[in-house]
Amino acid sequence: MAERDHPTVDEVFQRAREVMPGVSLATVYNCLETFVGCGLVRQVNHERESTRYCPNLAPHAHFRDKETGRVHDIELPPEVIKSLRSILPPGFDSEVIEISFHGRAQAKDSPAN
Amino acid sequence: MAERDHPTVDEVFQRAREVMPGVSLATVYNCLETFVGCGLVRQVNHERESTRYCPNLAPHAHFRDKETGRVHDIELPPEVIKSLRSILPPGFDSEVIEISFHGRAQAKDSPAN
DNA sequence: GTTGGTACTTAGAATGATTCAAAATCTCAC
DNA sequence: GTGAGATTTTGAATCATTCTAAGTACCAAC
Repeated sequence: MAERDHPTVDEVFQRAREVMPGVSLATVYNCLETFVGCGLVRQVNHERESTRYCPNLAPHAHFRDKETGRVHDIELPPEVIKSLRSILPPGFDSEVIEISFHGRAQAKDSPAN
Repeated sequence: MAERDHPTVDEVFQRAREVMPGVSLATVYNCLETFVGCGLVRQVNHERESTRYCPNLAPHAHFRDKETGRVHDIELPPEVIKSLRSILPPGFDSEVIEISFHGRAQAKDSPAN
């Protein structure tokens, strides 16, 4: 939660092992699944690459850098969410909206990966 | 292209076999990849489910029905695209924007799956 | 009609992320 | 210290996708 990046299961596994050398990959999968269920982290999928996990719970979009593969959080103002909701025809009831940009970023130090 | 739905590779494979009984799955993968490269169809990914293919080339979002798993196209007005582009900080240059809703639809006959 | 080169297709193995199942281990109240 | 219940581990299984090598089709030149 302290790191504001978007690690894969494997990256979480590496980090977990530094602290708990005996932990297994299955446990990391299980825990992350539980955290997602609790709403403590969000899953980020891009194409069919490994799922990444995002500790930022504020409404935001994702920007994926073509070159580096890094994922950046993009703040999502309420009025943009509202305008998105408004394009849904009647009868469509959406709980989750996922927005992802794909391109290149001359990024400095914004929360990356 | 005539069907306005969102088949998986496997569904395309089934359909192709009806016309060309000897065609292989690899060829379907290869052709779909080529079509995507040409911009003739678009890929639609949802979580880690099988990739689906979308023949609708107009700018649109996708709505995925929680219950049925069906994918519906949602028209995307230019002003909404513009407002989305405007949330990108300077230095971020996006070529592709993907928007997907997830929820439930009391849908009638809109292009489904 | 045959040859040869190029491109396409096939079949099956390989990969890689994820899930599953069974055995092992831990925890904690009693 | 015991036993029940939950958690964790290990290794195998699954599934979509990619890769590879061999086979086949196409077509122009002879």
